[in-house]
Amino acid sequence: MNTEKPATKKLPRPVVQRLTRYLARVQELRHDGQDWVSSPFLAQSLGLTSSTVRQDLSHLKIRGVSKRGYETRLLLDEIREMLATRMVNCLVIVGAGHLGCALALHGDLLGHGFEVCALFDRDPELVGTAVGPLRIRPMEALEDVVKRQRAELGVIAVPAGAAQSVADKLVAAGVHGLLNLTYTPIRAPESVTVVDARILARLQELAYLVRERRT
Amino acid sequence: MNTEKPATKKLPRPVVQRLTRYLARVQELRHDGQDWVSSPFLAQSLGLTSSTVRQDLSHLKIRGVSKRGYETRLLLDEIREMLATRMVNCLVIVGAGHLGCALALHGDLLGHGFEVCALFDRDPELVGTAVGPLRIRPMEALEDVVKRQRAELGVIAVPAGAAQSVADKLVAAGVHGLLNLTYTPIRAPESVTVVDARILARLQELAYLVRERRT
DNA sequence: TAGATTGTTAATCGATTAACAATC
DNA sequence: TAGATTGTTAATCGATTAACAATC
Repeated sequence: MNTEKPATKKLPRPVVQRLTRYLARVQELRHDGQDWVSSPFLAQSLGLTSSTVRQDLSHLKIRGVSKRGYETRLLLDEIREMLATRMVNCLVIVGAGHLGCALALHGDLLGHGFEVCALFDRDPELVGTAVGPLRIRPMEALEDVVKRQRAELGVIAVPAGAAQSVADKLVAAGVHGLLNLTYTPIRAPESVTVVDARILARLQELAYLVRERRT
Repeated sequence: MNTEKPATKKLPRPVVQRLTRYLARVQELRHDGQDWVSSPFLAQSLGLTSSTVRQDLSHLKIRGVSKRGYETRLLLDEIREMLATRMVNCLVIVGAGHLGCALALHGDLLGHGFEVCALFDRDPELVGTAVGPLRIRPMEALEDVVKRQRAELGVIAVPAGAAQSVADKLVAAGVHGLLNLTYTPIRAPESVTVVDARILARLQELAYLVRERRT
C-alpha cells in the first residue's frame, strides 16, 4: 500500500473514458500472457496516437521502461485504483425489464468492481420474482435498502417516461451517482453525478456518422 | 482553392451527441404541448450554456425568432433530418441474450428511426425461438440477410470474448456501422464506423467521478 | 417602447499532437 | 553501441464561452 499521497488531481473526462478502454484492452493482453505493453502498441490497437497514450498514463502512479513499455500487471492495478474499481461499488438497479436484468445477471460484475445490492420494480406482479441471486423488490423499499446497504450508485433502467421520477427517488434515497440507461436526459442536483449510457442516442449518433460518410 | 460551399458540413462529434439530447428533450416538451423553446431554457434543462445551444442549432436549417426561441415542431424535424433518423435505419443484432433482446423488443424503435431486420445467435438451442415479431437466426445466415435486407448497421450484443470476431463477421457481411455494446473495445477497418455503448465502462467512469468528489 | 433572445464573431479554454532529450 | 521507447514541454488544434449588434 502507498502511504504517501501526492495531490491527486482531477482527471479530464476524455482521459477517464480512455482509461476504461486501456483497462479492457490490457486485461485481454494480460490474459494472453503479455507481461509488457508499449504506448505505440496500445495506441495502434485503440486508434489513438502514442503521444495521447503516454500523456494519459502519466496521470497514473506508474513508470514505463525504455524499450519495453509498461508492465501489464502494474498497469491493470493502477488503472483500477484510479477508477475506484479495485474496491467493490454497490449498485441498486431500478427497473427489472430486459435491460435491468441484463445488467443484474452480468457474469463478471464483481470482477469489474461492482456488485448489485438490489433490484427494484414498480410492477407488483414482478416483485418477489428471482433474478439470479436477487429477488425483485418493491419501490417502497428503495430508501431503506440504499441506506442500509450504503449503496452509492443507482442505475435507471425503466421506460423513458418514468426516468426522471426514478432519478428523483434515487437521489432522495441518498445515492451519489446515477447511471442513466434511458433515452431521456435526466437532471439531478449538483451534488449527484450523472453519467449517461443512452443506447438509443448512440444509435442515432451512429446513423449520423454512417450517413455523413456516404455524402 | 475550393470555392463551392458544401450544403452539409461535417458536425463535430460533441455537437452530434448534444443533438441527441436536444431531440429527446424537445420531444418531451412537444408532448407537453410546448410550441416554442428558447436557448436559455434548453440550456438550463440540460446543464449547458445558452451560447452552446445556439452554436449547436446554428448547424441546422432552422432560424429562431427573437424573444420566442425555436419552434419545437421544426426543431424536431431538423434534428431528425440531420441525424438521419427521419428515414428508417435497418439494424441487425448479433446476440440474443438479455441485452440483445432488450433492444430488439424496445417498444418504439421505429419512432426513433430504427428497425430491427434480424436477430442472430450462435447457440443452436436458441435459433428458431421467437423474440417479439422476430425469430432468432443462426450466424450462418448473417451475410445473406445483411445483403438481402441491405442492413447498414450492426449491433454487437454478445459476451466480451466473442465481440471482435462478431465485429469481423458483421464487417465481412457488409454493414457500414457498428454499435458495440460489449466491454471489449473493438477494431474495424477505416471504412466502417464504430460507436461504443459500453455500459460497464460508463459505470467505471461513474465510480471514478463519484469517488473524485468525495476526495 | 423596453427587454428578451437570436446569430455570429472573437476570445478563452482545454485537449491532442509533435518534438526531443533522457533512458535502457 | 544503435535503436526503440519513455516522460514532458511546447505548439497546434478544436470546442466552449463571452460579447454584442440585430431583431421582434
